[in-house]
Amino acid sequence: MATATLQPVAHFAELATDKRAEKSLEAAGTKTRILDAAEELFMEHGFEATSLRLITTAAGVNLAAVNYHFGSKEELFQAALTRRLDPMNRDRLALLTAYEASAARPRAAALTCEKIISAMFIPALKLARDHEQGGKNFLRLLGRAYADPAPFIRDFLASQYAEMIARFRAAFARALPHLPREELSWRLHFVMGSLSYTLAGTDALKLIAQFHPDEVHNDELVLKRLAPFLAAGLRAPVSHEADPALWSHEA
Amino acid sequence: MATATLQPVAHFAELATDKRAEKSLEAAGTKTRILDAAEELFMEHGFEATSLRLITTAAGVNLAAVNYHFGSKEELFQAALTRRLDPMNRDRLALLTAYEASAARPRAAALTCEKIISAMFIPALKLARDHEQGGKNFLRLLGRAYADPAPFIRDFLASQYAEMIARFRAAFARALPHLPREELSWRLHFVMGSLSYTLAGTDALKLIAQFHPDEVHNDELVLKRLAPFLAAGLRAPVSHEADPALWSHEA
DNA sequence: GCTAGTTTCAAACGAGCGTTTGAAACATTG
DNA sequence: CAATGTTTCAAACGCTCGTTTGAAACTAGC
Repeated sequence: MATATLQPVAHFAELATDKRAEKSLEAAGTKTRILDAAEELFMEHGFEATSLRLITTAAGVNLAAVNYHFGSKEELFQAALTRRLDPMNRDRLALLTAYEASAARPRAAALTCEKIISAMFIPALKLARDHEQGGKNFLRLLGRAYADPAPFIRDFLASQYAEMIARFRAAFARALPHLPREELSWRLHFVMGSLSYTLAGTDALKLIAQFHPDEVHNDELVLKRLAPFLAAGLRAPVSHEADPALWSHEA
Repeated sequence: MATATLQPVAHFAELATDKRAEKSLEAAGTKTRILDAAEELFMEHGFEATSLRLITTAAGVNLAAVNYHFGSKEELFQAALTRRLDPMNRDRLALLTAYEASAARPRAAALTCEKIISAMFIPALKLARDHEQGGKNFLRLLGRAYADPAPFIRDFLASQYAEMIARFRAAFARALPHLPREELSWRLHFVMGSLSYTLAGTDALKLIAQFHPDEVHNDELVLKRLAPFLAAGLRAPVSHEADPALWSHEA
């Protein structure tokens, strides 16, 4: 009862903020500071292990500000994801559309796997570079969210990604016409696995440090190696029958 | 102070259990019931979101039993992982050794990537089949643990996997003699990514249900598709220079 | 300068957490 | 059967969590 009566206050406040936009810079400042801190801390500790007190302290705002501006911890998490995910996926679709348009020209070559993969990765790369301090944090947050079992996270990501995945699946299907749709579904799944694990992993940073200790942040290096790996996997011949060597328990 | 004085009690109890082994079946029953419940619930909700009260209730034991038998929640988590991880990695190493021995015979062919991959996957498959109700739960738990940021989980996994990874890296290096070590490190990383994501993913189950709604549990199907995908990626040619198509922002 | 709306703040709420305690129940051994 | 060691149990501990509250501090418009 008390829960229902107070919720509209925050909602009303958000609408007003949207309307006057630039006027309430103080509020936007608070909201942004919360989002920045949340992005960083969620990335570092995960959703469950990150408390609102940790976030608000890091952001230098009052504890109640989260519930006032976002409604709940879950909504804050979704807001932190949406803020960067929305533009990134829009960029991905736009880039794919541009590639497809130029592949459709009279004597142009068909779209390759590498090109499609690059349409997925370049916007992610751009994101990592644009917000110099927050971009890479977000990629790690996103990669972690992919593996999170919480239903509200899975549902949120599924809805955010539905359109993008469908478009890219169709593009891959055109680039790999001989590949059965079922096989393509599986391989897209493996691609997303390698991608999300690489983005989320602490291990990726260790690998970079091992071979390039001087360059601290080099996402291009990662993706330049990931893209050929994935493209080769996508183009692998389909095995129509079980490989006996794979299932025999003796050498 | 009070913390230090009481800890030895549980440790002593565990030593006694190890000594008399089969005699204290009641204790083993409690311990096993806790591990079974923990495995299932950790898998479903993750480490942070799973409370000891949830676990002990599901196991039908007293709340204090966890701290008595395992010492802490963290140690329970590690015990749940070790129980299945230890034998699985031992099997992996044994299988690889067997493969290498038969590849070393006078006129035998060298070890292929698929063969090495199969040495990693067959033990995982065997585990999923052996404990019919708990095996697949464990694979999902393991896949999730891979992506968990908690330091005690990462450190634990790193130590558990160190030997296995080193042996398999060496095997892959022999199978791919032209591949630079740095490139191999990256590709092994991608392989572990696809693997762990596939094992952990709820999406994998959805994919299976989509095309094979009648076969509820079919891990062979997953691995039969994953192995060729990964082998092809591992054998992909190395790009010694940046692919311009990948980094130009225009089509 | 008063009023109405918006945002911040310190403080508290109730609930759930991991862990500890000391006694009761059980088992084993001399 | 008494003694000893092991395991269970109900209850509580101290703490942190997400959320709520009501008043104070702002920021307009009249």
